[in-house]
Amino acid sequence: MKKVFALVDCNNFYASCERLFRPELNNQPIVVLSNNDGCVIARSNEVKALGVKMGDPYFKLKDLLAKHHVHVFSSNYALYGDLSCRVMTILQQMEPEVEIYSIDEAFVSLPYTPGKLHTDYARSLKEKVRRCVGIPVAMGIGPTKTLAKVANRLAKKNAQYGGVFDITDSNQIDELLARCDVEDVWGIGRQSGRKLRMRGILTARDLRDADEVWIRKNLTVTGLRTVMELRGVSCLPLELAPPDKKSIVSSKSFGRPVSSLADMKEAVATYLSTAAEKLRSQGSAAGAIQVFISTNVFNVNQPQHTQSMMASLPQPSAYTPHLLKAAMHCLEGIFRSGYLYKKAGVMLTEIVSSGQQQINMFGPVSAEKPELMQAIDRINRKWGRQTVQIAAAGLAKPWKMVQAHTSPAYTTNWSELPIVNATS
DNA sequence: TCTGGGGTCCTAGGACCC
DNA sequence: TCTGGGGTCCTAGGACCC
Repeated sequence: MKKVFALVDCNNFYASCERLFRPELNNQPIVVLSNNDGCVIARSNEVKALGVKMGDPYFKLKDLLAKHHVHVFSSNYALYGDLSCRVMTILQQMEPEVEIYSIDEAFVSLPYTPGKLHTDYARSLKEKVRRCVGIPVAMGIGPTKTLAKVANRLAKKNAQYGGVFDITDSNQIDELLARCDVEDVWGIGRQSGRKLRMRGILTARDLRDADEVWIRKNLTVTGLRTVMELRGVSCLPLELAPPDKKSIVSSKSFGRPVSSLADMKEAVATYLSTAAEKLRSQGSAAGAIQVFISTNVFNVNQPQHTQSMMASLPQPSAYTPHLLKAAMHCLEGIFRSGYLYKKAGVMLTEIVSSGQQQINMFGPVSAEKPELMQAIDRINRKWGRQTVQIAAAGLAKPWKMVQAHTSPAYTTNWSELPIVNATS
């Protein structure tokens, strides 16, 4: 049976999450900041109208935001993750084929009905999410994922569509694509956009009609796939089960610069624990680990040092103490005193499924206690992250990130539940 | 003072093999 | 004097996404 793709995308997701338990903020301007309150990562429509861009540094905007009485939030991933999960669950209850594409987007496969718009059904889905979770979504429908993305943009940008647009059998498709800038096509970023513009390819329509050979040569097969998708040839199938991660990263900027090896060791140990927990949660083990550190790249007047080092493990492991030993070895190899480090991170690679680890013929047989890791992971899942942690990760964590405007974890922490007052 | 974090895919080029 | 051709694997880096 022929299918169409529907892209369900939560509107201004993080901002909408913050509003959910603060209804007085509806129609009020809101921004959500990245870790360390560094830059803007979500804006309500009112803030978009002020010209604030995604990724703008907060410190440059402070005055503007204050002047317009913008409500500022630090990111609260416990809240966003939980609400995302609720939205996705509704979609999965309604439809069998759902690909969770990101925290705020999902592709849903719908049966194709020729000559008839799929908008009525899409509207009912949208309404159901609003009623059950309270998050507004927009839906774009098309014969390929890329066209569904285009349709989603149209649904959001044109109020008259009521948040749903179906481009599948549109007889105005040329006109619609001609109104879409080429950089706004999914998969075309700044660099490719520049190349295309130099070639006179300015819109989604130009791209659809572009020369395949030139595209293949200049934008590689990924670019060619985008062109085919714009022509209605589906090249990107729905991925129902998320594949295991091939690499797992945990990295963060520091709340204040780190200059001592002792502090840096604590930070790296903390990030390592996070990465190792993710590794175990997908039932994998890592064959190699990479540690990287860097000073503040924006501060050009300060001595810079950026370095990374990789180490192979004697055999793939998901056992935190063994991973930690390798991580510390790397860190000691690259750390230089006399620098103000701003960021560090850990990457686990060469990931294999725990069941199929190669045993090292020559190395020492290592004593791992998987039961200990399981117990720690269970406790931390139940009682919150870092309830139990390795001692190397430290307690005071003077370098930890700054979050000055965090809302409560309304839905995931008993002590932060919203309180409703009834009046007679 | 103050600029996020976590991923994937693709290609070019070097090393190495027969 | 004359120095092939084809293949694989690995890595670093670029580009893109949200």
